[in-house]
Amino acid sequence: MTKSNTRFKEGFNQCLDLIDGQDVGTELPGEVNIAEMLNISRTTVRNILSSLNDLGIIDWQGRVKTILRHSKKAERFSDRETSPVSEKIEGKFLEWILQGDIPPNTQLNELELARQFDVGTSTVREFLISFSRFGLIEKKLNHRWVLRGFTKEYALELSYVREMFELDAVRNFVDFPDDHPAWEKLDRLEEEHRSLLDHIETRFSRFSELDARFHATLTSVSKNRFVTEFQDIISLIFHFHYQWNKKDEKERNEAAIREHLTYIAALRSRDGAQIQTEAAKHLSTARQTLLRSLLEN
Amino acid sequence: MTKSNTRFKEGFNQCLDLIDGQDVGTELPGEVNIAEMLNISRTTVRNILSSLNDLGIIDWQGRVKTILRHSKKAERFSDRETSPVSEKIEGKFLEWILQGDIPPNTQLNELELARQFDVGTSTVREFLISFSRFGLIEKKLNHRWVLRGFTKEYALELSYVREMFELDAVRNFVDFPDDHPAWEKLDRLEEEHRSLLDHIETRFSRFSELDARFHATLTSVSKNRFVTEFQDIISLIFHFHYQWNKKDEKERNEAAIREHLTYIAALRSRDGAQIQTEAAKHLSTARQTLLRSLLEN
DNA sequence: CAAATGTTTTTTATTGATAAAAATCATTTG
DNA sequence: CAAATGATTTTTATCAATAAAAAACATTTG
Repeated sequence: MTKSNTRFKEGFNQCLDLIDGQDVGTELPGEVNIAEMLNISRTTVRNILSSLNDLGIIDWQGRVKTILRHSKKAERFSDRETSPVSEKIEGKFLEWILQGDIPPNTQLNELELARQFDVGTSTVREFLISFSRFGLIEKKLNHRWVLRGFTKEYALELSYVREMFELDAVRNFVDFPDDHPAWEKLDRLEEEHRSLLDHIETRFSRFSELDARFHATLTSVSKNRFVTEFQDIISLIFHFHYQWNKKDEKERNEAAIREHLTYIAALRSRDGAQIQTEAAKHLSTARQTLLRSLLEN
Repeated sequence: MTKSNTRFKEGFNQCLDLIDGQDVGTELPGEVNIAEMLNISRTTVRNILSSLNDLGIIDWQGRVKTILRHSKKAERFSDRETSPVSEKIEGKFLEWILQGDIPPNTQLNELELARQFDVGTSTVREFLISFSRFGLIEKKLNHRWVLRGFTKEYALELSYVREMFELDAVRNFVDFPDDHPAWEKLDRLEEEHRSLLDHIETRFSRFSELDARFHATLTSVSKNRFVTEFQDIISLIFHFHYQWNKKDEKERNEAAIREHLTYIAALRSRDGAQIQTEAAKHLSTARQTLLRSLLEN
């Protein structure tokens, strides 16, 4: 195998959505248009159209693409097929080290991981290199990769930098004028928080994603690439942490939402001291939640 | 070609040093011993010994390795040959983007870089991935790498985080007891600074390396892997910056040494406020030097 | 029998090949 | 002739092969 055609498959599915949402006989938009909609190249769009044509779902003649019929369930590609190898391995690897009980200082071996995740060794290699920025694995030249492990130390070191960055970033809010775009973003975030709180019984698990966006919004005002990149690490770690630690999830999330709301109010107050207090309070809760889940596991 | 034998070559040269430092007729130590000295595996040591034997430099029979003669200059491998491909490419790439006038947002292409640096595409790929943590390049899936460039913004963002980390780290010194190992390290560093100052006329260019060690020592007390890793980025950037910006080098370095000495004195005083003042002063100088070199170039 | 050497196995570093996807250039058409 | 399509070129994602280096195992020797 070489480069996997996950973009094609994902785009194909999205095209089916597009087609099924319209009546038979309707015409599809131009290639450039579709490419922009799906955020892929025209080359791939044309491959998809060609495939749809072969399947008899559309009739494609030059610039006229007529919908002949809607799709059948079996014609779609499964979710598993639509994400690139490099993305898949990330999920599998994180699951492996966060869920499995792999002890710290375990040595990793590229070939074995390649077999385990069913990908080539170079892919594993590239993944490990890019993943090393998370601080969970480490290697020296001509030596093996070593899993440092998702330990208490890790959680503390991660939280420490997180708090430093975020406490610093929110200092900016004191001086933001009323028309600063950050306020508008905050308005929308607050709304989403309130709406989630109203439906907390059923939708509590959606908090994970909102949490990531909330903190990313706060630190993004730093306009510092190192801060932003670090926030990505935070997001991924917390994302997996949420997936994994289901105990008291609803209660924890509800409490966190309330803390976010107080935090937002503090930011709006433009009172530096109050902002720091609320920020520190919430970040401390987050740190403790992360730590507790480690000890329980 | 496959894996390059730079470890062998470097080890070979080091063995020649060892041999030339002793009289003909002397015996070399055991394989394990040599391996530990050179920090390579015994396998490689044996290959080196075998090669030395073939060249008639030693006589190797079982555990007896007798020095037959000293080495000739031509028998050594050149410096160029003794660093692994992955290291070489880093230097070449940094030189290329820091020295050359590559404008920001230039698109990089793996194949072209591979040709330019005379390595395989996968090596380039792996390098770019690992290098991306420096924040100088960026890429999106299925798209090209983009050089963000060594710009004023870069220098400012880098300095900002650096200052945050170091100002935070040195806060620890206030509470360190007299027998904390950090003081001893500081003693030795101070000595090196004074010695360098005494020979500033001729040795001023050695400051670069000392500077890196000084700041690494300070931030290392944070015992935080993210801080440590960031310090590596700082070191490399400053290393190249020093190599490149030769204007007023002696004066700049002398001034920096004096600032370091004041900084060290402040740390010893255990006076939190004074430490922050001196740290901020020196870090600000460093930031400005970095910025100025950018504008001049 | 512990420490050194000898031998074999495992693992990494590096390369080049190839299909997918993007980007570019050329042609058509309203 | 601008916008769309058609055709071609460039570039990336992924894999598998191989020599160097490390690690593990086996044997010798003082």
